[in-house]
Amino acid sequence: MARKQLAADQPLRLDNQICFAVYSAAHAFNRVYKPLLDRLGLTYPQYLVMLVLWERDGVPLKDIGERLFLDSGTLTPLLKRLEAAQLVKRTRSTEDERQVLIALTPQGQALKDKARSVPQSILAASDCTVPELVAMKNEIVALRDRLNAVIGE
Amino acid sequence: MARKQLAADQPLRLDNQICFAVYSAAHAFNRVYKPLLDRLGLTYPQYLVMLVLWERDGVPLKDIGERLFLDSGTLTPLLKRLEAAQLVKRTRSTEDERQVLIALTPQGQALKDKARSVPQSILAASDCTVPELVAMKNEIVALRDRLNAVIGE
DNA sequence: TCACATTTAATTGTTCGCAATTGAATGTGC
DNA sequence: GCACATTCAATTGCGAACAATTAAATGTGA
Repeated sequence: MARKQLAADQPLRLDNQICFAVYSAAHAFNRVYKPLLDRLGLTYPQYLVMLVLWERDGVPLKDIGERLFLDSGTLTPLLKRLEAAQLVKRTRSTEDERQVLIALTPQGQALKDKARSVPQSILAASDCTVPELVAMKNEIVALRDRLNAVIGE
Repeated sequence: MARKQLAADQPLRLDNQICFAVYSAAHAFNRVYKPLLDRLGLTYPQYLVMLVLWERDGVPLKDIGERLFLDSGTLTPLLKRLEAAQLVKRTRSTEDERQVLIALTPQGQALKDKARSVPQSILAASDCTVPELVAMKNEIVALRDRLNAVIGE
């Protein structure tokens, strides 16, 4: 009886939840990044936006949102803070006045050099080999994409 | 030259970041949980607290924080909202007046039954076998624990 | 052309998440 | 027993994250 009760509870045990593993790992990453990003004057979500812009500059807010799975409610104030920090410039597109184009300032471009040491520090903190991390990353991305597919239906 | 530049940029590419995989997977989980937890009147972090309490009742706030890696700045207002929703009761410990003990109300206990269908729905959404999920969960937890170990040093 | 739908950002309000500080209770070393 | 440090929760302030709404620009069909 007691065993049956326990068995029935297994799916509700915290330690059995992959979602909590992911949730708590995300927070752990955030805490490791914090001191590294403090030196760049960035928060972690701001760092993600800068990664997108360092790959391609002058993109619409919407494209950044699709890349990072974030909406304008999150990005508009975040980008205003990056603009206040002189890292980006926000301008309305002339072809389509609905779009806001995000461009790096020279300071925003220059920050990329200071950011190059960050991934190495994270790799060291993870205490993993690169192939291990790549394999894990691919599994997690595949899971994320399956979850996102369910949401869209 | 161009190839060398590209190679140097690889560590900064968004799609190569395991942290972004974890970050975006956590948000994807949150979005899948949202409609399920709405029916229980819980947010995802509140659901995590309830999972802890359904395992063991009457625990100090601090213990919940250690379990979930959250501090009083997050938990105090969250628990006040759960108390306002009549799911928990907060009482100062008589042995140690610094501690606040969190106990389930009858409604809080009863909610466990309504929550039993949640893990099944998540499993379906993840479109994975249980052994696959368990393996992934263990890898992610191991990574999280290594990251947390670095923070504590 | 004109009514209507769609797209895009911005805004508002609520809830996390955390750093930093405060204040009360408890533990300690002399 | 008393000064001192430690522990614990609460508070404040800021930056996400997202739902819901608004408003402006653009696209579409009759």
